[in-house]
Amino acid sequence: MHLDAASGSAIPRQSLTSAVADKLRDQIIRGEIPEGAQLRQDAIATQYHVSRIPVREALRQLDAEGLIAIVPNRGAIVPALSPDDIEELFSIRSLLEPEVLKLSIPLLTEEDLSEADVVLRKYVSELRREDHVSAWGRLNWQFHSILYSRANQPRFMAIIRNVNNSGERYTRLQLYLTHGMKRANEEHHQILELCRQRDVAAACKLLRLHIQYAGESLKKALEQKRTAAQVDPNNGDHP
Amino acid sequence: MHLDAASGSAIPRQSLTSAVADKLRDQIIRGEIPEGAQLRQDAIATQYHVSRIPVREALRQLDAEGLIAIVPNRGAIVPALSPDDIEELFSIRSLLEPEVLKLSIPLLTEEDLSEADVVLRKYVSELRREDHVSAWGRLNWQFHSILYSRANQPRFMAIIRNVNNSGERYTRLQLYLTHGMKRANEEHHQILELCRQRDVAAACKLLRLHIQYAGESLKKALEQKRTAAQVDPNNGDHP
DNA sequence: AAGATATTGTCTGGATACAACATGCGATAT
DNA sequence: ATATCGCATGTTGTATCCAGACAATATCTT
Repeated sequence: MHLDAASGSAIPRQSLTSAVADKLRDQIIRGEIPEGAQLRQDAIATQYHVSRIPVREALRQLDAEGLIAIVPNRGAIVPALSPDDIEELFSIRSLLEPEVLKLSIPLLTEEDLSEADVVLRKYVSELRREDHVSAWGRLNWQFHSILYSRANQPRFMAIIRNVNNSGERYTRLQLYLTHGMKRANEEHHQILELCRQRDVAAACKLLRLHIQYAGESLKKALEQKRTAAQVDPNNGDHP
Repeated sequence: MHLDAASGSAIPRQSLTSAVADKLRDQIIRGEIPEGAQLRQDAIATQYHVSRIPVREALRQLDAEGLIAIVPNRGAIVPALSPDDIEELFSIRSLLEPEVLKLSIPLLTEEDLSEADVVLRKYVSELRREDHVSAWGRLNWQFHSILYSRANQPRFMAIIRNVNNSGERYTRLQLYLTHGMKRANEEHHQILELCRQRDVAAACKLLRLHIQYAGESLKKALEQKRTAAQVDPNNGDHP
């Protein structure tokens, strides 16, 4: 079929369940399936020309990954994340990712560093084009994951990947804060330079600040959007 | 509130998938389903008097939680964890749990603290009885989760719960091969006392050391057992 | 007319039967 | 002995059916 694997598509053909899960995950991350949308088993099944069983299994998997929420007898929805959720996700990232970077830096090769550099260049060129928001998110994850790749910590990486996925559909929102993106880009270059100098402590510290700043700016952007979207139908009482 | 409703049917309507997943998770954690065991859909289905559909969905969910591994076309198995896996799991715990404790301590009530104290007492009495190893694991998790309960960080807790689950079937090993349980118990009392004094920094620091020590001792115990098993392959893991 | 109560339609949850493969093992043949 | 073939077992996927849960609408009562 035309369902191909996202990463490392090797000879072992993956199950339909995994293929459907990958496709849905991708659509949710890109925002093609918007927040609050219901994921109807039958619609997805007919859309991908599979039966409902792989769809149901894929939904269970995405639920366990934290990407969607399954409400008993009412199906699966893409949950709207509160500013507190965003804060929590970035807080988790700021704890886990520097630890992995610490283990990875001493083992990074020159090829890894130049590969990360290439990603950063693409990053800059894509940043101008407004229709490539999802490409930006993908490149952002690529840059980070290259830096972590030598740590050889699969369980860390599985969690980090899931946490990144959960929030990534909001990077579209984050792009509106252009000054924030410029800062993020500068921080990326600085982090890469510190990795090149094998300055583990400084690189990890900057990475933590980088994640924390990104989380704060996204949280603020989300709060702005939410309050703006509410055209004050009721009392204007807020915490 | 802190107890998962696993006994009987406390919650009126739960999906069969969730029920099967809970039951299997429990059996894996307790070691009733041993490491390396294959989880056959048909056997599980007939055992619980359900069809294979909820079983398959439950297996997908447990796979996403990291508890089991699904090998394409060869079904699901309970993976054997390497000493490096153990190290990684406890490393993740030592990063996440102190952060949650930090947020929870200021909000802990006197009832929470006395509840944790009750758990510690049960803990001591169960420690003597060798047939209550799984009860020990359950009480250990109860103690920790009570201390974290006021942080109100659901995503942290979901990850922490999964990571704890993944390694918990080895606590049985830890009980037999190390004398660290006494130390763990003392550390628990000290942590609880520091929480009572609202000494956030000291409590979090001790918690981190507590987790790191538990991880190191378990890793060593596992390495001993593995090398012993190589010399004497027909030596099971029974007391 | 307003509120309470049926009715209906849609979707999820689950069961059953069946087809299609993949894998491992053992028997057979060279 | 080694290689290959064939079969049993188990997973993976499909098709079809039925039972509940909800939501929206329609109907009935007062």
